[in-house]
Amino acid sequence: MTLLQELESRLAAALTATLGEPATAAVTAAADLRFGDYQSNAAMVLAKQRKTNPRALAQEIIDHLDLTDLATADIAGPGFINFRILPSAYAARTASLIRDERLGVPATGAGKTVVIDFSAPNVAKPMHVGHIRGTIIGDSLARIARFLGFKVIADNHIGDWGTQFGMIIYGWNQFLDEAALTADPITELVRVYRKVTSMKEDPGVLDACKAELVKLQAGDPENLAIWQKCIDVSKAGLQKIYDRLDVRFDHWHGESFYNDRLAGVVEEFIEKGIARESNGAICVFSDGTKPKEDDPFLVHKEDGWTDNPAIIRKADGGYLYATSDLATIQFRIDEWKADHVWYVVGVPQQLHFRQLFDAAARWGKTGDFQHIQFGSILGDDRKLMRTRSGENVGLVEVLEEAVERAAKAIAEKNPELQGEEAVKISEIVGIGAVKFAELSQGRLTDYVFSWDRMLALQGDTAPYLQYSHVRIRSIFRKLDAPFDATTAEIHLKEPAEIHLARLLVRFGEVLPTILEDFRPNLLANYVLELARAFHSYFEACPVLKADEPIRSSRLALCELTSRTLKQGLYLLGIEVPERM
RNA sequence: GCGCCUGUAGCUCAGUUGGAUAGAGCACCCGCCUUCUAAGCGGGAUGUCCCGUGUUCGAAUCACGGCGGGCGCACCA
Repeated sequence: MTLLQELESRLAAALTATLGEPATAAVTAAADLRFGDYQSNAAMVLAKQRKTNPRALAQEIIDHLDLTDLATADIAGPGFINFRILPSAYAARTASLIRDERLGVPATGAGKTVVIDFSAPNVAKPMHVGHIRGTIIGDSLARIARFLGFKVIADNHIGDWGTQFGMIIYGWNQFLDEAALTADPITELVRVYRKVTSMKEDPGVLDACKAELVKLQAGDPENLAIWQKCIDVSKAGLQKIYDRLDVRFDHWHGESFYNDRLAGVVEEFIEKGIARESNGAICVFSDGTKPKEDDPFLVHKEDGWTDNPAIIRKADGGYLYATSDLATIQFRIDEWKADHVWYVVGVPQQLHFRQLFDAAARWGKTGDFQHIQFGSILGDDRKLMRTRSGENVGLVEVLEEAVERAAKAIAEKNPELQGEEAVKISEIVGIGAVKFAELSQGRLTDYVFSWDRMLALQGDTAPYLQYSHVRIRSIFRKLDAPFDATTAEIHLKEPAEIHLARLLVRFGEVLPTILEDFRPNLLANYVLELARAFHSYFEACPVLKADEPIRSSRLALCELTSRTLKQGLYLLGIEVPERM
């Protein structure tokens, strides 16, 4: 049980005693340390309902409150109940955390399976900075869910099928430079693809592309072979980026994986009356579903008739995005037995997902489907970055620059680090900076891409966090004898060490809340606070020079901080170096 | 036209879901390295929370109406 839960449980007992009937109320971390460690507005809420004086009610609650060995409570302001945790209680808590592999984090996801669909780039198109967001947020959510006990299936639903292959195959046949393909397959594929897109105006070219696509979809062996080759080199290129980002997938079930299921899905939709023909296309309208009537996404206000159908088969018989996504849902629910399916995909696709989830529900595929949307990365013109416009900053380019800047900083700040070690640390620091810049931000806000913003190494950044870990490791390197933190007694006296303990204890409270709204930035905020607390502690409380038993106590706190920080950063996908 | 997201310090952003005197970082000023790594610590200045009305003990947060920015609305993904 976390400290917060412990307080809630004791408060519930007091409320029940006060009111003479079962009652519970929320406790939250105090907004300001002046008010204590935790607070509850239970008295104010209840007094409102009962039309009594909130402060008087708060006093009554406190009279019934048993906080033995845990905290003190007092009334403040309009009727807040403020809790101050006893240092001895913090000491007991931290001591037990040191012996806890899970660092106090409850397994809230145990027994549940979640499929997380993220990154999902199109093959044969370069990944630009716009792709980084979904990839990093998705990976972080996967790590967090896994640590919370979920069975996580990370699935990279790559765009490996569809109209763009007409152009790619046409380009492959017309313009491919075999030597260039061997040397740098991705670059060559991208060059070919861009060349063809630039020629789209030419109706002859367009028709030729369509013809290639039709041949591919009909199973033409030659085109299939080209397609397969494209997929292979693209995957290899993507894998390199993922390796560098330390992003892992359990599966790469791209769109092509579902090809042979699409016809069946459409048939079933028609048969069950969920989809019907309109202007030659097969569409899923949301008419006939009463509960959806006031859903602005799906229903036309004036006549109750939907004007935003999801098209699952084109008039020419071709299948679309929505079709393969439905087949994907079927697979994830039926084969993978998913309880939750989370789509980490940008805001612009929200209508698609509303339609998709609506269609899936009527199809009888039940589960918790979430479109975890994120804001857009804008160009200097404040417009959305597009894959098409080509001049966007490439993802690899950003990583290169980040690592280069980190290397420069290392050369300047710690010239002792040389050779391979310096290279390795530059990588960890540079990549970490990029990831943290993304994760520390609210998921929904749009922002204009800026090198300095994404690659900053000062202030609230990954290097600041990594540096706190480095300082801890430095203490342990200076230790003369092995230290066993699990048997150490914790003594808390200095404000800086109490504050550090306060935050360490909160790790298990913060983590589960992240998945309530899918906000990794809450974890980013937490680790920043923790690192800040550690830096202050480091300055204020000498460790190695302290006398026993304080020395052991402080060492143990360092050990726990190190582990919590490392775990927190791991969940954000950020590595920590031993020195920097 | 309909809908979604968004607007907070000079800049970039948080704000624990309705709580107390709205917080960080950058930039700026002052102080701290013969003591565990100064990528650090301590201190200082900075606000029409876009505007208006409403809901109530209490609003940056909720509702309604405006304004600005981004995006989506039938055979692309």
